[in-house]
Amino acid sequence: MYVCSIMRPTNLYKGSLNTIILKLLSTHDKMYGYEITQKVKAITKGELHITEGALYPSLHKLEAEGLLEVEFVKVNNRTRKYYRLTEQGTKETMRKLEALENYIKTMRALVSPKFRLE
Amino acid sequence: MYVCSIMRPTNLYKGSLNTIILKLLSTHDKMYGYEITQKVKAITKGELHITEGALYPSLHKLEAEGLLEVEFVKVNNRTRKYYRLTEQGTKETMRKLEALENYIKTMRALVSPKFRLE
DNA sequence: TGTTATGCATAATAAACTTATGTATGTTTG
DNA sequence: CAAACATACATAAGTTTATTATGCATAACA
Repeated sequence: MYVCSIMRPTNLYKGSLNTIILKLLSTHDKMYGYEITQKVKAITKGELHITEGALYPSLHKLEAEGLLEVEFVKVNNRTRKYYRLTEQGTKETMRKLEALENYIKTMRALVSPKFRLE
Repeated sequence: MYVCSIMRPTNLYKGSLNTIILKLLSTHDKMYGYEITQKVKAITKGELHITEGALYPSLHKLEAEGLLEVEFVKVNNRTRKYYRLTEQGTKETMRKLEALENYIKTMRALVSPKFRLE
């Protein structure tokens, strides 16, 4: 997957890419694909490497679902495809972040018995 | 996936099933498949529902990889297939738990900027 | 005696990735 | 100044990991 850990690859935790994309766009107004890969690399100190083969299809899907909208901008003779959240995308972002928090709580309950669900 | 949340399904966070299985076996000596599904349901207050279609193939794979070993026990005229960690399985469990902690830290850094990686 | 619970298993399908490849331009460096 | 690296998009083939559906079999319960 798109985790490039120092540890040998784990194949763990698929499914969080959309959450990452949406969250980044909720705090950055608009971003283009390559920018997202670099941002994630920077924030995670190289821990996560978003592959293009995962990223671009995901962006296309999120756009097709109406969560993102597109704007083309020509910079230095190269075209950037900027994405920004739609209103629906903003709502979905909140849902996905709640789901992530919930997942983390659940996993904590499973792996560290001192964290118990109420 | 095997998450049965109150929220509408998210398709998020595949890949943690093996971690859950191994962790449970690291604190329970030996368990059989059905027992694992019930244990997870109890600990997570019904939040996670491990489907049999996911569980049994995973157990078989972990066994084939040498992480689990099998013992058949007849109880009330029904046969239970008990699994326990091998030595290699114990090591792998530690690795997977570290990877999970690491993943959670990384995701926190991405979604809650106040958590920053060093 | 039919429904629910216990207990295992596999096949078909789908989702979400990895890996590999392709196209094209700009920048840096030996 | 040519090769390597960075920027920027995209898709196709294959893998992993799940869901959904189905099957078999026994026990308990109402």
